[in-house]
Amino acid sequence: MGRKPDLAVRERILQGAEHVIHLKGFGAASMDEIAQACGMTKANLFHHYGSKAELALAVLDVKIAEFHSRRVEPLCAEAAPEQAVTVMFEQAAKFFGGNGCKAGCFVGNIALEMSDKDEAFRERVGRFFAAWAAGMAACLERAKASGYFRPSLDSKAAAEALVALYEGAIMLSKCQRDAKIFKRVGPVARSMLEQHKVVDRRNTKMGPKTPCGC
Amino acid sequence: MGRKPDLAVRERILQGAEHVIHLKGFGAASMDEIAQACGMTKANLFHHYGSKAELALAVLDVKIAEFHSRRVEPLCAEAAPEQAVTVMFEQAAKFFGGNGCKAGCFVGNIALEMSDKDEAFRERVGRFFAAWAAGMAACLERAKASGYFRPSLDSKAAAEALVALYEGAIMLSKCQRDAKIFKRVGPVARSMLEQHKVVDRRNTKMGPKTPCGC
DNA sequence: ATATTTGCCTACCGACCGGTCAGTCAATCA
DNA sequence: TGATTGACTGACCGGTCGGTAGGCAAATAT
Repeated sequence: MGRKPDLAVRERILQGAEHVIHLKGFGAASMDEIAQACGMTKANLFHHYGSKAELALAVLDVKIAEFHSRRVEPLCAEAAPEQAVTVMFEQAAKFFGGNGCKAGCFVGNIALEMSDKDEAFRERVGRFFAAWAAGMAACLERAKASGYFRPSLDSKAAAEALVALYEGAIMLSKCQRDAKIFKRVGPVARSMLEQHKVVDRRNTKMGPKTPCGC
Repeated sequence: MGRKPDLAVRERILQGAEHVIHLKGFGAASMDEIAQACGMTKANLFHHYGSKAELALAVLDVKIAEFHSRRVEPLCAEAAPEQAVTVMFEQAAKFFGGNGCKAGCFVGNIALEMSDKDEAFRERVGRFFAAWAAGMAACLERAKASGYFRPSLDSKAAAEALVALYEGAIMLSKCQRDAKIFKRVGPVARSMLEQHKVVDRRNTKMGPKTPCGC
């Protein structure tokens, strides 16, 4: 008995909310505006999500999952990390150049805005960054174990630095309206790894491209 | 004739506003709350500053000037840039460790929050980051010219990367509540410069410690 | 057919926001 | 002394905010 829940509507809400919150931030995005972007009324938003924060957290979860599968998981199969880093910054240059360096990183924006106001936001974002850095570190560590990098490379520190460099570069590009920053910073990130690369490749054996636990 | 303007009051307002806006962000900080922090009424705030944005811009100018004299200008007299970078991250570790990694960087926070909403904020923050990177680049370039670094060092790109790395590290430390990030990322930043250091120092002559135009 | 459950709506609420305004008070001049 | 000025205030405004109440329509079960 009763009407079936329509799952597609929640999808539409998440997309509309993501769009508005990404452009204006959590605080400045009103539920009325989100409702308009979703093509429905505000009351219906509250019918599907209990509060504004609950909706934003649902959006955040989606964005984190997207980012995870696009940026973190591919690292598991990467045998040449410095190449992955180069691609990462080149993609950023293309993406942010295409939208005029507006909005920036959804996760990073909401991280700075909400971390001190709502522990639920901070906890999710914090765990995400930790997972991203851990995935990158595992990738570096694997390359190190296979003889691709020298032991001088501190995998964990380098991975954290790459994440910080990436988010910081987004911030600079956003408030300087200059996507070419990625073109300049990318090679710096690359050389940061390459300085630890083993020059004599005769004795190195590449590790298997098996998925790691990241 | 008439009463003299009291400059000390504007100072008090700037301090109170800085405190509240830093903790809560521009949007979430209400003028009532700022007035309470300043020990005066909201109406008096509007007597001294025409609008909330005008007040926040005045605060931003103060913070940028502070940051400039504490972080940018000292670079002009620095002959060992990688040492300055180490100090920079160590100071950050101490500072953010002392306050529980709360609030973060005032300039960076307001940059992400306001860049897309008000061009006046974006323009100021963008110019500041550009000046910071330029000061750092000039420092590196001077060291390069004196034979301290090899020509392989791209001063501008490295300087931009250092700024991005610093701001990104603040973001990570904030939403992971972990100030030790600076201890791990700092050495990475240092080695990023040291890989270009000239090993044979017999032919290098240090440049003069004269102020540059940054 | 009827009961029930869900989707979605209009209308509305109290709280709070940035900002205004009329007016008081004290300092500084002629 | 008296006029002028800036510092400062309490009361208030229109508007917007997140969130709620209640009702109608559609879809499903019995």
